[in-house]
This record gives sequence, C-alpha cells and structure tokens, in this order.
Amino acid sequence: MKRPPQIPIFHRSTTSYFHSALPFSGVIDENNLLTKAPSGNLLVLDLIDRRAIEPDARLYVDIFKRCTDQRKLKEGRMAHAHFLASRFSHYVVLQNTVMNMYAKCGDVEMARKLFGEMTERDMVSYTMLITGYSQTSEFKEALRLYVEMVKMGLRPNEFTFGSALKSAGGMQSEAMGRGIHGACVKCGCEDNVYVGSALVDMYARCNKMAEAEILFEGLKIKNEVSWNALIAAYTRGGEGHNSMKLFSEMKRGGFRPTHFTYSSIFAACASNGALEQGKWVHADMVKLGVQLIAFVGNTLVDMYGKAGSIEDSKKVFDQLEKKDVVSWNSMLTAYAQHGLGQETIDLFEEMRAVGFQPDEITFLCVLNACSHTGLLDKGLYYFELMKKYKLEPDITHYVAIVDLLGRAGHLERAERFIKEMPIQPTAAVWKAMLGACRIHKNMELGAYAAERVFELDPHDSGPHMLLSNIYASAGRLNDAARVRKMMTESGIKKEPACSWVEIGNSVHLFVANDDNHPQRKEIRVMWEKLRDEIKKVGYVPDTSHVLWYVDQQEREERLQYHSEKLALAFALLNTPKGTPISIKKNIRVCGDCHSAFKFVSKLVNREIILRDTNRFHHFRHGSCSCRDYW
DNA sequence: ATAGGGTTAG
Repeated sequence: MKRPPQIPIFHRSTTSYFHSALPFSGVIDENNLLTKAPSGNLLVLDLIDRRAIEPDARLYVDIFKRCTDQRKLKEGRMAHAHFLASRFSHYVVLQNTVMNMYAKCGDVEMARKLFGEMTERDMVSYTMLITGYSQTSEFKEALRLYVEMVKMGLRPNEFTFGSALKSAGGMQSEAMGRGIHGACVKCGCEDNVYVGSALVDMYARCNKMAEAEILFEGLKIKNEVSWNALIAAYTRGGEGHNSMKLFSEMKRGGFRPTHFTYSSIFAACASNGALEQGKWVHADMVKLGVQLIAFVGNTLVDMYGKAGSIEDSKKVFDQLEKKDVVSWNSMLTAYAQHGLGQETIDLFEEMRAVGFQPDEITFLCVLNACSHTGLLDKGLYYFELMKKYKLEPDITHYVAIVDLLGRAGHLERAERFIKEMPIQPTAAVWKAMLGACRIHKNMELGAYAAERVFELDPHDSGPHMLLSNIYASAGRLNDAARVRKMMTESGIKKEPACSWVEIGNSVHLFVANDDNHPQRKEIRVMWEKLRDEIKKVGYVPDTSHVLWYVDQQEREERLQYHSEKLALAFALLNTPKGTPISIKKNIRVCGDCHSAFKFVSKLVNREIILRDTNRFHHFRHGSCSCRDYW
C-alpha cells in the first residue's frame, strides 16, 4: 500500500507536497498550525489521524508552544487529548510542555494535576510549575515547590532562581530570599542577568533598598530589566526623585527605556505631582517612538490627573486605542479628584453605553464623585446598580455611602446605614462618619464615631485631630485639649505637613514656619502683605483648631505660616503674572488656608490649584471648585 | 526538544 506523501512541517528540511482527498492542500507551517478542520478538530491532528503526516515529538512541541504563546486553551486541550493517545505520551519533555501550556493559559489547577500524575519529574517540571505559581501570585505554593525540589536533590538553574526570587520578593520573605540568593551563588548563577535583576527586585521588595542598590551596582551584566527593577522600587517607596535620576543615568548609559520604565516614571511623577517633568518624559517617549499601549497610557492618564492637567489626561485617554478597565477607571478618578462630578458621571454613562464592563473600582470612583459633588440620589442609585452588574459591594463602597449620606447632612441615616451593613464596619467607616460630623458640627455623634475609630485603629492620628477640632469649634476647649493629650500620651505622631511648588525644573518644599528658604524674607513680607489686603475684604482667620491655651494673637500667628501659605507667597513671587499657580500638599488643607486661598485668588486674579491628599481645589475669582465641600 | 526577571486605577 502506498502511503500518502508527508507534508513538510516548518523548520524541517524535507520538501514534499501534500495531495490527498482532504479539503486541504498546502503546507502545515507555523501559520496554520492551529487552523481548524471542518470536523472542528485541529487540522494538523486530523492529518495525523489520516496518516497524511507522520508526527514526531517536535511536531507536538510546536503545537503546544503555539497554544501557549497564543493562550489557546481549547486548542491546547484537543492537542493534549491527541498527544495522550500517541506513542510519545510518556516523554517527560512533552509532558512538561503540556503542563506549561495549561499553567500559561490560566488553568493552573490542571497543570498542578498533571504534575501530580507524572511518574517522573525533572528539574524543568518543577521550574515550570514554580513559574506558573509565581506568575499567578501564588508565591507560597511556588516556594513550597522550590524547597521540595531542592530536597529531592534536583539542582535548580537560572530559570528556577528567577521565579523563586520573584516569589520571595512577592511575599516579602527576606529569609527565603537570602536563602535563594545563597543557592544562586552556590550554583554559579549570580552573574546571569535574569537572576541579577530578580535579586535586585527581591531585596527592594523586602525593603532592603541599600542592598538592592549595591547588588545593582555590582551586576556584571545589566539590561533594561535591571534598571526597571530599581526604578520601580524607588517609585514604590515614594522616592520619585531617585527614579528620575536613575532614568537619566539609564539613558546616558545607552539603555533604551521600555514600557515598564516609562510606566514607573509616570507613576513617580503622579505621586510627586511633577507636571513639568512628566510632560518632559512623555515627550521623550513620543520621540523614541514608544507605542502608547494601555499600560503606559493608563499611568499617563493618572499622572496628568494627579499633576493637575485634566485636559492632558483626557487627551491621552482619547488617544488610547485599546482601552481596558483601568484606562476608564483612571480617567474617572482624575475627574473625581478634580471635583468634576458631572463629568465623572457622564464618562461612566459613556462607558456603559459602549458596553464596557465596569468593576468594583469603577463604582468606587463614581460613588466618591457623587459624594464629593453632593449628588446624593445619584450615588444611592449607582450603589444599587452594582447588583445589576453582579458586583458585590465591599467595605470601601460602604464607606463611600456613609460619606455620601454624612456629607449631605443625613447623619442619623448614615448611622442607621452602618448599623444595618451586612459586613463588619471598619475604622474607615467610622472615620467617614466622623468627617461628616465635623462638617455638620455634630459633637455627640462625632465623639461616638471617634471612640469607634480609637478602638479599631488606635495608631491613626486623624480621628484625634478631627475630634479635637469638633470640640474646639463647639467651644469645649477642655475636651479638645483632653483628646490632644490622649494623642501625645499614646505616642501617636501627626505626619508633618509640607507643601511644594514645582517651578521650572526644581521643586520647592515648605514646612510650617519654614525658615530655610533663600527667599524666606521676601516670602514672609509677601504673605503679610497679602494677609492684610484680604483682611480688608473679609478674610477672618479661622483659629478654631489651633491649640486653645495660646492667646488669640498667637493663634493667628501660628496659622499664618502654614506651609501652603508660604508656598503660595513663594509662587506669587516667582511666576509670571496671570499664570495659574499649582501647589501640592501632603495632608488635607485646613479650613483657614482654604478660606485665605479663596480671597487671594480674587485679590491677585490668579487661578490657584491646590492638590491635597484627597482631591484638587481650583481657586478662582474668590471661590473653590470643591464648593467648600471636602 | 520543554522555561525566566521589571509596570497601571482605589
């Protein structure tokens, strides 16, 4: 009997052509390896069944690799079934490849099952499963397997170490990390660039920045990833200036920044509110022709939002061709943080209209926007709408509703809502309640809410300050003092307040009563002049939250040199007339500064944009975009 | 013959 000629499989040297009764003529190569036959099965598998192709181990490897690369789980399962019936089914290498295919295609359970059923496991079997677990954040399981394989006497290689280090870093297990580091050295893998970068990342994640830096410096071979690991670490740790410094060094060293690099840099600019620097790096990215994929684009949207240019946020958002849910959430957050409640809601409705599935974070943005804009009914409506999308509200959504009801003045309703919540209220819930009590000056409920926060989160200084302020503004100065004393006695420290202004390429930072700036004299003179001017048109220093035992004169004095006022005076001295002024602050703005800023914006006819930890305040013509609601 | 490290929203 004559056998049909074989079809050439890609990267095989044989060249023969296929002709048979099958409705297919041509070559099986990398382009049609996963093509379906009319039967619904994979064409290549049908061809094997019809003996049109003589399969070898290599062919199966090619099919599985293709399924893995393209995340084709269904096709992979078909090929797997076929492979089990083949004469290669006992090959460990092939079993490994199949297992890896399942792990990469999202069926880690199946990968784990196959691993369990293997009669013979080699180092690669372990490594692949460890990698699978490390990539799905199941770090504990990954490390358990790593320990097991070492116990079995299998010697890990640079691939194993890379994934094991990622897992140790992921669960911040310094001890495991150090152990693996030792094993890397013992196995002679420490000069491998993958291992080196993973080591830098691991130490950084375990908060051992000094060691991460030393390791990085000592790397025999560096690549983009090594740089990215350290740059991302600085950004995570809030040391954006170091991220920027490394970025320049990286470029000077001839390394090409990647999506990862830009993403970390934009994140750093976002938390520093460094608009000019961010714009500069954005331009650099465009110049290098780096594509605007969602990951980077999302960080850019966030960066422009947090650095104060909502217009640029929207521009980038509109440019993004492939938006994902994070893109929408970033844009919604940007609107919400700028107090643009209606825009947030409009964009959310647009998202629904184009059929994009919102997630829990989407709803959180929308609820926060409603509460900050005072849209009570809308907020309650959207809370209910979550059910329609089969989304379970978590504690953050309940906090948002308490905030919504509380800000709108429905304090009793908020309290009832807390009592009826299906989940246990946390400190954050009562903090929202406490904040509402401050706004609406409800001392009794405020004290009750504060007590709950003290119980649930004794280390937070926020509620003490809030409660003390509530007492002070009700004239209960002894109670105000008692709460402050409680705070000092329990050793809770207030985060020191600071404000900063970006002018050109430098950042000027101020703390209260700052006496360190080269222009300190001019700054003070400037502020005193402004203060006297605005007092004439109605500004009254709000001293209610200043320590009660100092006299009125001194209480006013203390207020006058809050960091944001110094920053404002400085910015007025150093920026052109008529241009907007942008100030960032690391805690929430106080009532007195907020009031003073409104008067100054009218007096000097300038737009002042103040970013505090919560949101943006746009002061213009004597009023603020938050409508005194923050 | 099979495999790897670094990134985003609240």
